Amino acid sequence: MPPSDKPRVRFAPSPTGYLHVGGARTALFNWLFARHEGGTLLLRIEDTDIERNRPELVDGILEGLKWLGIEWDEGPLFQSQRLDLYRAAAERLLASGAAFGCYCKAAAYSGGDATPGGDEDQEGEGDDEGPKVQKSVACPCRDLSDADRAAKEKAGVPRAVRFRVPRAGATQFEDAVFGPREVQNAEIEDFVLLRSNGLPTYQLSVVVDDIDMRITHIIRGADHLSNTPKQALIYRALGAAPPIFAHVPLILGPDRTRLSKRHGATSVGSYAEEGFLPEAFRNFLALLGWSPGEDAEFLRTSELIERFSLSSVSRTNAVFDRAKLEWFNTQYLQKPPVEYVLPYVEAELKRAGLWEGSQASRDPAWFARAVELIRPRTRLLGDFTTWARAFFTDDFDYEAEARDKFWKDERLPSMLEKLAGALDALADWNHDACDAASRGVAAAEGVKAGVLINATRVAIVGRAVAPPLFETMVVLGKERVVARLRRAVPSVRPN
RNA sequence: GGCGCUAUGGUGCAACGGUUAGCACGCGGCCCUUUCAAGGCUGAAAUACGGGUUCGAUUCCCGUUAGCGCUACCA
Repeated sequence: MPPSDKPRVRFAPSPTGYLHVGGARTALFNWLFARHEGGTLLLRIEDTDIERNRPELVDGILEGLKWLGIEWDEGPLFQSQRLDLYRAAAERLLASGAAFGCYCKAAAYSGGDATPGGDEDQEGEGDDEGPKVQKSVACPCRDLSDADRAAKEKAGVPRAVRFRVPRAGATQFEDAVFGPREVQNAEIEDFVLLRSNGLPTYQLSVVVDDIDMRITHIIRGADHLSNTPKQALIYRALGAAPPIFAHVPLILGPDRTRLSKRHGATSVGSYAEEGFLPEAFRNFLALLGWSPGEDAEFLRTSELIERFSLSSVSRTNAVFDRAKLEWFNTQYLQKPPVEYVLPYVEAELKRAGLWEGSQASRDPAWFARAVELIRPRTRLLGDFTTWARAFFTDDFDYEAEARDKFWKDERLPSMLEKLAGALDALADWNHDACDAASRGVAAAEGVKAGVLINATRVAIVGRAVAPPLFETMVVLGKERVVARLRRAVPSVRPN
């Protein structure tokens, strides 16, 4: 295979949690871009922070990606197995003078803008915050003499490696979403490349790997935008040209703060469990921060790939709208040919233990008919095993609200009994025959058809909310309908 | 605090100097109807604020405000 000039992109999660919605969207954009361009998607696990890494979470992330239908072409590669590369790069930077050894005490992140400050008396009078300590961007160690360094080394002071950021000038890079960017070097601190424990920081490892893996486009969350100049600096110091960056806007919760556990489910796994279809989730996610132009919304994956482009990625953060996600799910549950949803419903029935030995498993044609009848009012896959349970098993209950609402008339038990007899006597079992028989019984009893129809629905499927009665009867079959009616009679006693 | 990014109905997106500012979700109403959905029709709802530039600004520039991001030996 000849080297190609096709784009190479990567999705690089760190195993500090499950695959969350934001990461999934970033992965999706990378994938759509790669597929659209005929390029390559690489998966890289950024596990250089031994403190908070949970190796066991990697599988969950891979599973999440697979569920979403995002396939990578190379990897997963683990940064923890490439540590020599980063150290070598740090040495090269040290040798060229682009970096320097730092002997400062490591400062742990304290959240916010810190200044430990310490004991604050309660509401001192003219408090006024006091003078904020201006953080210096240049590390004092950058100007240490050789003698000083030797002394520190001799004394065994731990050494980290920092990048020697130019004091003057500006650094620029190209962002496919935000346009050409430029920041003053004076704003950039002498950031750490290699920690005193010998492990690389994100800034170093990400650049070394992206160079080594020949990544052409870095598509990632906009939270990395501010740090990108540092990486551009490293690229050049390493003698490489920075790639094209593409920062995609963040996904926020309903309160417009960054999406987090506080907002409820944020892992893609939880959406899979909740009964969303992967393609619906993909369609929804794709439209968060990207638009195909015009007013198109319902886009099958092939259309997503066909129309995706970085230039139409938005620059504004988007709020995750659960209601719209559900709407997309109903679309995918209801619009495609039944065959499309059958496998998902089958999996759902198995999950609920309703598949083995069921008519659904024995009779594919019947299964398809049943699903076709049920799906117009489903929103999540779970609907097939909750309110539609009675279609797949005789083991179902009568919903309390349904009984209260439709089993009020005291003539019902005898009517249901009569209906069972009338239906049982039917020679042909079809919609119109069931319809005529039912209305006949209601008329003979002097009751409005609706009363009997609604009561019957509860008797045969246990729910007030279900598909049209006579179609339901046809699908369920005469034997079952008659048996269920007779079984229900004793229960249909007001009070 | 510093630096940066962003700003169209409640939400997601259109309109990339000229439209009665469009579509979708959600919400209300009507139709359909055997429950509930779906579907059809329909209603309310937005260019954050203030200055410019221009014959003309949602669109370009500046300021204000707000939100978010970064400012870690986390990624």
